[in-house]
Amino acid sequence: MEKAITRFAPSPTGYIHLGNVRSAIYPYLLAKQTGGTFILRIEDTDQARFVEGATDLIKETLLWLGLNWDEGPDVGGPHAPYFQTERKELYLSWAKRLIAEGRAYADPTPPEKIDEYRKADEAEKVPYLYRNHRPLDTPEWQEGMPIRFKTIPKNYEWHDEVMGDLKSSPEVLDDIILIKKDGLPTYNFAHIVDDAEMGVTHVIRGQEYLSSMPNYLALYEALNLPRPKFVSLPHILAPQGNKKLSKRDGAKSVTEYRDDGILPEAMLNYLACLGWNDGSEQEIYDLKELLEKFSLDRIQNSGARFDETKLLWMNGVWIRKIKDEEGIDVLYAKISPDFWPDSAKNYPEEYRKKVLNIIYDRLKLLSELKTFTSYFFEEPEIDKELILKNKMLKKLSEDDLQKLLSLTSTRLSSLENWTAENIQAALNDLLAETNKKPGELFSLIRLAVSFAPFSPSLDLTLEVLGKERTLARLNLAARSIN
RNA sequence: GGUUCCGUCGUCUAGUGGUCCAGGACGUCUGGUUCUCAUCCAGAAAAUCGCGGGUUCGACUCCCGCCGGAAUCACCA
Repeated sequence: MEKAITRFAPSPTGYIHLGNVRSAIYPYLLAKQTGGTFILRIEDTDQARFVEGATDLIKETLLWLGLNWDEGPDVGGPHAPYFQTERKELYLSWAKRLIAEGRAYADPTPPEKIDEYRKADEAEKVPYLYRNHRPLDTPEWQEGMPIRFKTIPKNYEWHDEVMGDLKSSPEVLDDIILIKKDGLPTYNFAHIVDDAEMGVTHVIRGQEYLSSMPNYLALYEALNLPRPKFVSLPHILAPQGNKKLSKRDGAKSVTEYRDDGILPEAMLNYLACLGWNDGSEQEIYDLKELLEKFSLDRIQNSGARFDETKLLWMNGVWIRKIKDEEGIDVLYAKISPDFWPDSAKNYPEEYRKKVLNIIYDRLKLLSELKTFTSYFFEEPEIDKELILKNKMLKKLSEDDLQKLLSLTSTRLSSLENWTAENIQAALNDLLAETNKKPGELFSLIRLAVSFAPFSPSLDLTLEVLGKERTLARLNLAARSIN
């Protein structure tokens, strides 16, 4: 396959939300699977919307997902710099060339005049097109003056790798601004120059640029540049309604999901498969498989709704997959200390791993670790109502409950080897001795040692908790009942 | 309003003229696994393939019209 040179070109105006990252994932996959280059370019030409620190956030997000760029900030590359503000002169020289060739002009029209044109057109219900108001005399360009493209209205046809063959009519072509009054280029102009300079082969971006395509096509023509391949990605839709997912609708940043305990593997998997599939029934892909199987022509051409429930499911699958395939140490290493209960820091790593080992298969979110494991690290608050009101235990008298707990404590205390296997055997003996149902005895013990709504199976829970602690809690619970 | 794109279970999707009275996954519901929660397993409900016309022996698949939805129309990207 031909080497693809792709780019992710965000503007540093805030965090990256879910709707945006996919247009980083697909270019990355395409570049990497063809042995090509993935470029990160920062489109910071809008000074007004620039947000301090946004570039770092963008880099952080990509790195978290494992989408390392081959060229761009920090790593450099043959086409540096990768911030558009630092490439200002380049755009200007291309624009000047266009002026020299009669395909662009310096526009002296004051903004108020432009407003008048627009309002007049609106009043007459004709489409507002600046080319209908193109100034007859255009001055020599000087700083502080915008440069406009001098368009030639006509039909365009082009191919989009996702949308297929597309065409447009002349009404969409206009004298778009190339260089703004502040001397910086517009996106419309800058991305074309940069993509050409950087040798980008595939322009992968959101569908919202589709309607500007004819203007870009006109620019490629005027600049005498070859067209790259175009890949328009359908929108990711908000969970409710039919709108594209945006910050205004509360779209969370990617890093927020990380902080909630979504694994990057799950996020990547979910997003890659939202609007793409390889035709098989596979749901779970790691990066390596994605690289093998991804192809542009299987990207969906209609919008896909973001479904957090499925993301959560997938995260659970990934948590289990990592543990089962790579072991508990690998999973443990992926979990930031912040996800553990505060009290966990007083315990050795080995103990936390043991806890994780018996609880991991219940996690959907790493942040659930805090509530799911607290009783392994601190003494649970005794709540005898939890025992008395339990539906399995309701019919037992307080006296019975207390005796059962005491007996359990006694029997377990004589256990030599505190292993899950031995504990289970002792528990089974106890079942026979007391003639109770597992539902009764086990529920009681579980509650007495954890006071939690649920826990891993009893033998494992007690094993990890340790003999001393188990007995202490059993005795304490027994005393508290009367 | 102009322009452009899109339209299969609630959601993500398979499906490129017969093998589809439409398959998988999430979610939901039911049952099973010595106790809870989860996992896992088995099963169920869930799509008149947006609507109406064609073409064809035969259409979810091709064509036309309509309807619905979305995007975009900035010296923002």
